Amino acid sequence: MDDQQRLTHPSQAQVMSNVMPQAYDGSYGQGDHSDQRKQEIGDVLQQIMTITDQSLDEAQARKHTLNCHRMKPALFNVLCEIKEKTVLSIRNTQEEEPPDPQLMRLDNMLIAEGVAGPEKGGGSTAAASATAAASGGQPDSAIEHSDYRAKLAQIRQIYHTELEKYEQACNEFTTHVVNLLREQSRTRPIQPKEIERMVGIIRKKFSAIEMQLKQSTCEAVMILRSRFLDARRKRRNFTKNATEILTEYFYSHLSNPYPSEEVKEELARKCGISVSQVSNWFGNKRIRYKKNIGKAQEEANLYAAKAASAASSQMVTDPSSPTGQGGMYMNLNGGDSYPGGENSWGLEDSE
DNA sequence: CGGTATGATTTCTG
DNA sequence: CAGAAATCATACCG
Repeated sequence: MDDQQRLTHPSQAQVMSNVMPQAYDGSYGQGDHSDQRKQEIGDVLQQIMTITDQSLDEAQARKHTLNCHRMKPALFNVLCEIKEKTVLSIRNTQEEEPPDPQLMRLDNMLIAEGVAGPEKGGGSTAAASATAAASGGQPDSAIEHSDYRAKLAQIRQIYHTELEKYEQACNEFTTHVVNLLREQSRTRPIQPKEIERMVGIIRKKFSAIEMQLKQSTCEAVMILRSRFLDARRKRRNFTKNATEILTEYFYSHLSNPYPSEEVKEELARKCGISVSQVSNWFGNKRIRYKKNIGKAQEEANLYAAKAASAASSQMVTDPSSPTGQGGMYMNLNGGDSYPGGENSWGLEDSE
């Protein structure tokens, strides 16, 4: 790809000298006049070669003179002719190579992670977590979510800034080269198609940078993600109050400790944990209660007493009682019973 | 530090 | 897919 090399270093002198092969002398000169022609061409070349040594104004003037030179059209035609002969091989290099699969993979991932693509979910955390719960995606731990999302937004912003910079640079450079080629097309034969091809080549070169940007963005997201997952795996005990609420519900619905979705949501909200955490908790609680009912009996009795006192104090309307929030669920999920009557939760809900 | 409690995950089942 | 059961991994506490 000699052509490409020339174009990426578009010094006019170089360009011209490369376009004028040695084969000139002889082949194109018309017999007797060949020596004279050679001389003139040599002069022209000499002028071209020294063009970079001159000041800009001077160069412009020279260029103008050159363009107006009486030999210019002839020279141009010759160049065209040569080009016609040599360029044939380039003709059908139009192969439409498919988009890079690697790049596509990166793109897909960035979109999936919400870094690229449309701005996702407006600020409403409630709505977001609600959708997450509804769509049943990964277990949502809403508390850590905000941190994660903030970091993701940061990455997103950096990514977009860089992408913009990249695009700008690419466009600038492309425009520059195109202008240069247009300019040069007055002195050497350049077809629009070739300019197009050049633009394609530049784009391809630049896309390597783009790829790198996307790659590192992906890496950053992955690191963030793994850290987030690690953090998620790190267990934090629920607050005393949350455990209290859950346990209280569990023992006051011992005959059927399977809270409905609504109740789970309610409990989750009250305890400041997610719905899936509530589900986990009840899953764990049921299995561990069943494992040794004997031991759990104490706890059960404790909570039975508590429930009783709560109920009685509710009669006297004492809202300051910390466990005075039991009644709310009764409407949603009836069938509460007393811990004394252990049953196998298997089939019947003793009503 | 070791043992237990406990939240999360995995595997299995109906 | 919800729940049971087993298991993992960490927090917590004496």
